[in-house]
Amino acid sequence: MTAITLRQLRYFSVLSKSLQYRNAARQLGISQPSLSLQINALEETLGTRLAERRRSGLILTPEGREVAAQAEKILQDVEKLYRISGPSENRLTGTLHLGSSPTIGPYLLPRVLRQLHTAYPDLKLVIRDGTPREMTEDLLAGKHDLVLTQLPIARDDVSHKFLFREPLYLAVPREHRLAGRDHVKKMDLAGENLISLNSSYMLSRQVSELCAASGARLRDDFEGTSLDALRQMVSLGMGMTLLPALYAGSEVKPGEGDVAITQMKPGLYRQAGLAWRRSSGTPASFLKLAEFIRGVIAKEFAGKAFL
Amino acid sequence: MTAITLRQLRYFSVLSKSLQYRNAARQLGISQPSLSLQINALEETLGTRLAERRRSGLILTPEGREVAAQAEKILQDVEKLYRISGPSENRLTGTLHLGSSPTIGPYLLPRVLRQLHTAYPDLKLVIRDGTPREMTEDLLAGKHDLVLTQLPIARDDVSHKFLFREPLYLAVPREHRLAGRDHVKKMDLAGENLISLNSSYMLSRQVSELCAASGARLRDDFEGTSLDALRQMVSLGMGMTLLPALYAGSEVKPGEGDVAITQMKPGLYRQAGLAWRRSSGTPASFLKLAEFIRGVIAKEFAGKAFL
DNA sequence: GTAAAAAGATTGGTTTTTCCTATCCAACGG
DNA sequence: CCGTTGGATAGGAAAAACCAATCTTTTTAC
Repeated sequence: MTAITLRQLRYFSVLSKSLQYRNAARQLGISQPSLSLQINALEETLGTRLAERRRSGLILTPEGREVAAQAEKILQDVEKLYRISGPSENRLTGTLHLGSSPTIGPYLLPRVLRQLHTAYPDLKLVIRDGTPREMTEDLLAGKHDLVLTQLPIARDDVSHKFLFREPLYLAVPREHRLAGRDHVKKMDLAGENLISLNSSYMLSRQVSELCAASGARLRDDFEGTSLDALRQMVSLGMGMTLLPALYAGSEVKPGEGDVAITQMKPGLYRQAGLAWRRSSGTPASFLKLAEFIRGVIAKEFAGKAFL
Repeated sequence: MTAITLRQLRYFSVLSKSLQYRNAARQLGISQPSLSLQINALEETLGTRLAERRRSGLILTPEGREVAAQAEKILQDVEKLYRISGPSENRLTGTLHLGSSPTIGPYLLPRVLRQLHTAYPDLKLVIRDGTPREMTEDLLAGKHDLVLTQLPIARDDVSHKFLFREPLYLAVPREHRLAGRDHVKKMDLAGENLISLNSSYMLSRQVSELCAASGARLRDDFEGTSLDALRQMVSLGMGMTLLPALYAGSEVKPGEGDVAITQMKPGLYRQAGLAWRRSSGTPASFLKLAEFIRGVIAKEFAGKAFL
């Protein structure tokens, strides 16, 4: 048994409106016999007569009416297929799966999403958190289309676009001797305790390096799993740590709470970017999204992050 | 530019689930190269890559995910096409356009429709009234699939199925000398006035014939356009007329109102049937519907109409 | 009533599409 | 480093779609 084809549905759709073979065939740019054969094949496949052939116009059978209606619906849905990728060069549409680092996403994405929704209502982002290590795996495995993560990325099967550079501030307990200082130099940290996230976060490596360079001690009896947990530990006097500017700006009020924020001199920074599989090419939509995020940062995080 | 085909969508649908060419090709019962070519053609047509080919499984692009979802929808809708005529030999489904005579339909169809809806919930009847003359035209023009009308039908391009035979009763003003009589013979009508519907109704011909046979006078200064109008005229004393049993049974209460109903002896009858274009064949659904109507009559109009 | 016109069905042969087998090439695993 | 795996490519055969020409029947015109 031969299957239905879209060609048959297209032909029958036109025929059901024109109600005349020759006319319909002309509209379709084919010969009348071709049309006849296709309609016959469709009837054969469905096992029903779709129209009564009469010299003066066709009459659709009840089944023919239903088939025509259903065919119409199908053809419209097929038309939508063409539009899925159609004007997407210029517009952001569809659904993107975005992996997000827990140290960046929660403090950046809320504002991005709000503006994104008004600017590109047809774009839907599915966001999933994960440690940077997991995220790279999941990106390569196809669970994400792109990930928002800290740079640099040391893999050659992943492409990326730089988004922003963000200062890292020193967070100390409020009653600590360094609290309230205008700025802190590395050597000021000699002998102090530093705590950090667990090692799958890049931030932890920067804390380690700071320890090595300054003579501070890295407490290995505790590793936070979130920036909030880290801040709590600092406030409890377990030690000091580095907190990203975006986080500090949104979660630590100057002069309030048990944690004081101080700039480092010279400054420490981290970089964030948008990354994707090299094998996915470099879809225009990815660059477009990156550009949009940079726009949001420029407007909403002026002074806290640098493009 | 080549068009999308259902074949391509079917293939891509399976591929998007299996995420492996060889596997998908085996499921589809085709060779792997055939699958490759069809998918390539689809990508070419849409102008987008739908999947990243990697040795370890495919990864759908965002567009690929959308196309897969839309294809799924389309394929399901196509499946419905097969079902339109599928089990319809056994079942009544879809939409039938039924033309109905104003002297039969309103008094028969309400009960038929109620039972029809419970017995065949998937059948929809679109009912349009019209004079018998119009109806035959509209039937042949394709505006109706079938018509409920009085028999006989004198056209060889129309087939029909007999439904029931229905007595015609004499309706006289209540104060008339014939009111209350057990039965009336033709000769009793000599010299009386008879009124009838306009001539496009078959009932009018039977009134004419009764006049000719009995010596009654046909008043040509009035022609009703509905049975209700006719009854009103009788009650106003304009004359007497013939009313079908189904109408009389539903609209004229014995002993009430200004009109009295009397049987004729020997009886007068009319026949009703379901008719359709000969060129539409004789769809099983038509006969099925006719049988169903006869069933309703047997149950609900016992004694008033005869099968 | 008859002839011309119109409209769908049929036929035969050509072009296009689809498919398969065989082969190739890159990535991965041991 | 070599064998295995999985998608891409090439060539030729089978199937499908198409058109021009023709046939048959209905409709229209005179």
